[in-house]
Amino acid sequence: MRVAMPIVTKRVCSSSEEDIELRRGPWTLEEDNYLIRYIACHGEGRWNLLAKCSGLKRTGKSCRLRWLNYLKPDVKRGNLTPQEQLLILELHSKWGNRIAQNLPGRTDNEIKNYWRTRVQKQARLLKMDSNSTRFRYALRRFWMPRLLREMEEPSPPLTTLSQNSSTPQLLNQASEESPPPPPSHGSLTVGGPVYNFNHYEKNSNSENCTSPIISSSDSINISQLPEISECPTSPPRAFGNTVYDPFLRGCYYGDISSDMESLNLASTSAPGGFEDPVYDCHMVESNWVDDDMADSIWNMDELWQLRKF
DNA sequence: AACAGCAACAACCGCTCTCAT
DNA sequence: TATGAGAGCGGTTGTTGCTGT
Repeated sequence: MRVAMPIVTKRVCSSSEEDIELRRGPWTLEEDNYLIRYIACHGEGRWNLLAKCSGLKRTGKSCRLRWLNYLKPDVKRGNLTPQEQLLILELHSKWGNRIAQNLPGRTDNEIKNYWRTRVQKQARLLKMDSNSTRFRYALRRFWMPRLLREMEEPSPPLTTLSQNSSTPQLLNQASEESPPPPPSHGSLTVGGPVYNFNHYEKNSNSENCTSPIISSSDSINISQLPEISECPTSPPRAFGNTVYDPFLRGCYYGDISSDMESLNLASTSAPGGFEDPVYDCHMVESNWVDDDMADSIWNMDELWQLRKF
């Protein structure tokens, strides 16, 4: 935690007609302890009342945020594990930042920051909209397999990724911090949701071909992720010795499929309107290699493979 | 060693929604 | 039904540490 003197910037007139100088900025250890003790005695909630009664010169809102995002006992500190990142990547498109409930110990604010600083950064580097099908395809094609590999092999550092990028550093740190149980042949459980990775491999040709589906129940099965029975344009690709996860290939077909179905007419006209991730790869090809892409999560091998589409 | 630029994250702000009165 | 307080969310800002020059 960063320690700094709080800045007093606001004076408000309370109902009791006395001016209260509100403290802003970073919380001090004393304030933290004070808030923790107060909540231990009186419980949380009624934040404005709490702020008033506790003697903390903070707004109720500030007290609430500090408690929920930092001080609450079950708040997990430290970097997000690969499992958590995987969950965020998968669930964010569906539920936005409100997926903290599926990541015990993680807060909405943390997820929001993660999404904005890491994921959206990658989207910018790829010149994609982070909500676009194209970017989701890229996530599934490259980022998620990496996370899956990390989950299976928690220790070895990723050479290409770990050089300059902050995100890969995070990934590696996360792996070291709390090695996850190996999910390679079983389910990954993070809180409520259960991710069944066996399903990816075994059922990659399932007939489930709709858009990404995450069950609204507590059990989330990745086998429900998009797949189609027919390949729209091309067979599964393998690059050199690299064969990508069937699960991701399934997702790839699903995305391509839905895109093709809805946008194949658009593909003949304005390039910018075409939602095909493959097309998008060409869109960014001009500065594909020599810009700061090399500093992103996508390593050069993967970029080259993507480029060959 | 000093500085600048950047990334990450904590915290704040404005707004909306919900619920009790 | 109207209203106000509480709660929560998305966007933004500020601070700090790291890295490159």
